[in-house]
Amino acid sequence: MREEDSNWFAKWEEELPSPKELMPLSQTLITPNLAIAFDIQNPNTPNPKISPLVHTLSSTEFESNLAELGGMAGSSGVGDEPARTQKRPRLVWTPQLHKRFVDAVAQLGIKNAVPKTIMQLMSVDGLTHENVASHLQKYRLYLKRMQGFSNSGSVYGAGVDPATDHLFASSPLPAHFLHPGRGNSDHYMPFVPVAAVIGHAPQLQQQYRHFGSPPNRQFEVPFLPRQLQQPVQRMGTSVHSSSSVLESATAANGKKVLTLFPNGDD
DNA sequence: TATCCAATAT
DNA sequence: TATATTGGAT
Repeated sequence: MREEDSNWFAKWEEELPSPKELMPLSQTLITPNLAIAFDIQNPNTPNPKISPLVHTLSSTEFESNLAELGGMAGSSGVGDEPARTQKRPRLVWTPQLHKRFVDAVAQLGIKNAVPKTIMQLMSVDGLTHENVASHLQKYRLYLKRMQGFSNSGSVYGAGVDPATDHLFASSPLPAHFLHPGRGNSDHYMPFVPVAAVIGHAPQLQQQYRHFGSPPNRQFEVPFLPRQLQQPVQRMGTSVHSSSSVLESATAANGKKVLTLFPNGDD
């Protein structure tokens, strides 16, 4: 019964397609004209020199992928609309993507964790400043609620709604969690267990399998944060690869969504 | 200009 | 519901 409670994380993690698996799919979906039509590239990405440790797609290749997505969004009836006015599909914050986000925040420290720097550190192509800003806003609210009762993983779900926090709860909290300026002395705790999420609504059945609905009981995150890297690695040394694979999907609604898969291993 | 934050829209 | 967008404030 409760085995699945402790396995849900591992389950969806296994289900996540690897970038390599997705690559051919994305490429198949691309039409060259759309690739040309959509020319968006992060204009203010300072182009960190990253050794392609994990090479999944060349930058040219996923520029094409991005192009396709933009093009498809307007392809129904809007044949000649300039790319800049086209709406991008909504970004889906997969647990992997969110984890990279959290990693970036953790490395930067609360102080420096602003959308611009986070976006740079994440180095996920296709991510926009607004994507990050919006997510960061939500994430901060989440952290704020968590801090109220941060310790044991079995407290009442005072501020946490399992129905809305499953994504955030799926990723370890940044070690410094809350400790803004403080001389910037990098006092990082060894690790911080994610405060448990407690549910009270028995019916958390969602259609989002990847997020995994947290059990309606108190549960503890079934893994230990193992990503404690050297505190505050400055950008430029060992950043994540900037590659990412993305996939466009169509929800039941007919709405397009954009899913970015950072290629780092998690 | 970039950011924050709340409200609102999709 | 999750994410995007907007607008006012700093």
